[in-house]
Amino acid sequence: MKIATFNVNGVKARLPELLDWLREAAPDVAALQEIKSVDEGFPREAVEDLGYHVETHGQKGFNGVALLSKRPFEEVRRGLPGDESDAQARWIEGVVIAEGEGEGKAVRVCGLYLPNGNPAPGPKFEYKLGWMDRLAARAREILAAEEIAVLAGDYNVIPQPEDAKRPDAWREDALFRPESRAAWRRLVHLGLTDAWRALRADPGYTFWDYQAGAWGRDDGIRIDHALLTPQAADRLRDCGVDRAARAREKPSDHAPMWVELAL
DNA sequence: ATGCCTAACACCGTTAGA
Repeated sequence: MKIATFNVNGVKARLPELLDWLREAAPDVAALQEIKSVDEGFPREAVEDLGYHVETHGQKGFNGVALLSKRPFEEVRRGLPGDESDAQARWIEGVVIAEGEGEGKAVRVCGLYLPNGNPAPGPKFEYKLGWMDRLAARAREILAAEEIAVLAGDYNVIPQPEDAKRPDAWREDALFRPESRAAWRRLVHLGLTDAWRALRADPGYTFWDYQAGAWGRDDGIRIDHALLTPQAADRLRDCGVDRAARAREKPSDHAPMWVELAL
C-alpha cells in the first residue's frame, strides 16, 4: 500500500498537476495540505473520476487538508483535538482497509499541516509549539492503540542540519529553531519512525522556495515527513520523493513524499 | 537588510506562506 503526502499550495490552482501526479504515482492514499479552499470548492469530481474517495477539511483562503483513497474510508476525524478555539483546518485522519488475502488490515492515515510559526519568537511561533504539543498527545493515543498508522504531512520542521542544503540560512527560522526541533524529537521519541531517516541517507528535500532560483540550485529542505507507528514501521518497504512534480511548469513549492507498506 | 515568487481575497493592494 502506497501512502503519499503532498502540499499542493492551492488545489484549484494546482488541479492539472495534481491529477497528472495521481495518475502517474497512483498512491492508494494521499494526504493533501494547503488546499486553500472551502469544502464546497474542492474539485471533488475530477479526483473521484480517477477512482478516489475524497474527504476534505477546508477553510476560506488558506490552510485546509484533504484525504484521498482508492478504498473507502471507515472512519474520518477532522481537526486536531485539544483546543476547541482553534479554527485552523490542519488535521484530518481516516481508516482504510488494505486489500489483501484473508481479512483486510486496517490502516490509519493522519494528514497534517503543521503551522509554519514565523516570525519567531511571537504568537505564531507559540501557536506552532502548542500545536506540536497537541500533536504529541494525539500520537500517544494512536501509539497506545497499537495500530498500523501513518502520520503524514507538511510538518514545517527541518529535523537536522543534513535536511537542508544551507542549514545556516535557517538557524533563526521557525522551521529550524531549537524549540521546533526539540518538539520534533519529543514526538519521534514517543516511538515513531521517520520513514525517510530509517531507509535513506541522501537529503530527501521536499520543499524549494519559488524565489531566487532555489529549485535550479537544489537549495531545498526536508519538511514533509511520514512518521510510522511500530506496526507500520515493521511493514515499511520503500519511500521516495516525487521530484518530477516540482520540475513542472506550474508546480507547488513542495514535492510529494510517499511510503510503501507491505500489507 | 531586504526582496526575490505564488495563491487567495478582494481589490487594483494585503496576507500568508517557508
